[in-house]
Formats: sequence, C-alpha cells, structure tokens
Amino acid sequence: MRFAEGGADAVRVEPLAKSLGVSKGSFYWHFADRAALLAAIVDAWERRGTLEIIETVEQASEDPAERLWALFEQTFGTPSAADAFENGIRAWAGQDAHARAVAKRVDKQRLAFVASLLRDAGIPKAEAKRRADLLYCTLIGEYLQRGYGKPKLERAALRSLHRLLLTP
Amino acid sequence: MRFAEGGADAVRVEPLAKSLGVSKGSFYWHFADRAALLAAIVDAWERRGTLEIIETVEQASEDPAERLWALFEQTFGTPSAADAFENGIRAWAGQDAHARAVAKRVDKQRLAFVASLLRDAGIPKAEAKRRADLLYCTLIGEYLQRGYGKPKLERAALRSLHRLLLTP
DNA sequence: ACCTGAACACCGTTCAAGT
DNA sequence: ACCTGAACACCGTTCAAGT
Repeated sequence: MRFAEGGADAVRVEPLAKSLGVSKGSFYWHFADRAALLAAIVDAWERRGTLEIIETVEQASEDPAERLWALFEQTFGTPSAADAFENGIRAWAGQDAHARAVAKRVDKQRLAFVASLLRDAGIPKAEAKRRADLLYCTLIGEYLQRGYGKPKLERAALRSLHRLLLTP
Repeated sequence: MRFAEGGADAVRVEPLAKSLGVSKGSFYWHFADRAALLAAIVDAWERRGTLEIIETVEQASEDPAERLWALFEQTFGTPSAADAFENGIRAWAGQDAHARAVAKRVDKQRLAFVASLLRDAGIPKAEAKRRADLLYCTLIGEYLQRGYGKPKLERAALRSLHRLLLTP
C-alpha cells in the first residue's frame, strides 16, 4: 500500500484510480472523499494492531520474563511494512482527528498489556506503568528511526533493555 | 513555521507567497523550487539541533549523573515547537534523501554525546553505547507521541529511566 | 536584482449523463 | 449499482516581460 511508503500524503485518488484502470470520478462512488479512504485505512490498522501481538506473546510462554522477551522479538524483530505503517499513522495523527483517536486507543491497549506483563514479572504496579511507558516510547522511537535508516537497537541493546526493565 | 505544524507537506509555495503578499512566481527567484525551500529548512534545523543542548548540559554541572538529569530536563522538558519540528524532519527523512542525510548526522552526534555522558558515569563503553541508543529511541518516541497527545513520560517515569540507565 | 501575469500540468471534487 | 467525462479549484513550475 502507498500509505506504508509515503504516509497519508502518498495516498492520492487520481493515481489510485489510474492504477485500477478506472476514472477518478468512479472513486467517489466507493468513498465519500479522500479523507474517507484514509479513515478506512486507519480503521483496518486498528483491527490488526492490537490482538495479533498479544495472542502470540501469550502463547509463547508461561514465564513473565520469557513473555516480555517474546514481545521484544515480535515488535523489535525483523522490520516489516507494519513499522512504516505505524509511522504513517502517528505522523498523520498529528493532523487528523480520526487518526488521532485511533492511535490513542491502540496505544492505550498496548500499554495496558505491557504493564500487566511487567506486574506479572514482579514489578510494583506504579513502576510497571512507568516502565511500560518507557518501553513503548522506545519501540515507536525505534520504528521512527527505521523509517530513514537501519534498525538502531540490535540484540545486545534489547537484552540490556530487557534486563533493565526487570530490575527490581 | 508551517513545517512544525503539518510537516513537509504543509510547506506550500502558493500559500506562502500569498501570506507574504507577493506572487508565487516571485518565490522562484529566491528558491529553485519547493524542494530547495525544504532543504533550507532542514539545514537550519541541523545547525540548531546539536550544539545548543550539549552546551547547556555541560554548563549545568560537573557530576555525570546530574548532567544526565540536566539532559533529561532539556529534552523531555516542556514541549515546544522543536519537538514537532523533529517529528516533521524524521517523517520526511523517510522520503527525502537530503533530510535523511541530515537526520542521520544529527542522530550520530547526539548519540555520541549521550554515550560519553554514560561512560563518564561509569558505564562500560559498549553498554554505554547501547543505553544511549535506548535513551535516544525513547526520546524520539516521546516526541512522536506528543505530536498527537499529551506528554507520556512524566517526572516519575523519567526518574525511573535515569536510575535504570545508571544501574551498573 | 527582484517581481508580475499568464500559461500549463497535476490532482481533488462535483455532477449530469450513461449502462 | 457502478462508471465516464467534462468541469472547476488549488497548487507547483516555467518564462517572457516589466521595474
């Protein structure tokens, strides 16, 4: 999808219509306007953006520390188009109310999950929340950097982070 | 500046010319094209984006741990237009070669500075580098979230991070 | 040296008209 | 129910012509 490459501005109706071999007028039968198409893209992301990862992590192990590591591998692991998608959404959330609402909901769910993981690993509740926030910032910062360069955090850095987050 | 609000796409020559009360044709006397204007914006950011912070931090204290805290206050402190500017640059670096080159240079300089701060605080070299990467990811992740919501990391989270980063 | 105005291309949007 | 084609607005870019 174009969205994963150039973000919201790369989603243009005339080129899209051309690549589908229809007139651009036809686009307006399917969507009210360009904003509606973008909203549909954002909505699709919301559906995929939470449950998938949580399920994988919960099936990975029973041990909280191992679960945290499984989460690291799922999210910091091999770069994919999903990273670029995240960046596009967040950049666009700065300008679009709907994208903003969706991004906030997704963030909230993910943060709650990470915090519960850390509590299971024995970190007190308030500190678990703070560390979840830290981890989440680190993750989306890493994604942002991947958008214009190589992955920044290799395995050794992730192992450090894993250890630091579980420090009593 | 428009760039701090909507990023690179918010920088348009016709509206700019209109707001300056000149014809848009006149714009092309001062800049080769829109890309050249954006390049100039990015270059100005590069000049401000490194030295300022480093100087402030070095004057703040002699003690490495206090210096690290001063860095936290400088960078995670009160949100400003500079945060939004960072986001705009990084988003655009995904699509523009010049912005990418500048962003990488800035990242490199800042990371070297943070790593040296951590080494001064007694963290071994390789681990200092890893932790610098972690801190930097966290910072730009925080900035990205500020683009569409309230600051995520409050003082308590920052103090946790400060302590974790200095853990032997 | 700096600006204007007209021209063209590209894309978003609308809409009457077609099947 | 779905599509076309023409029309209009907005903006990037060029360029001959003005001062």
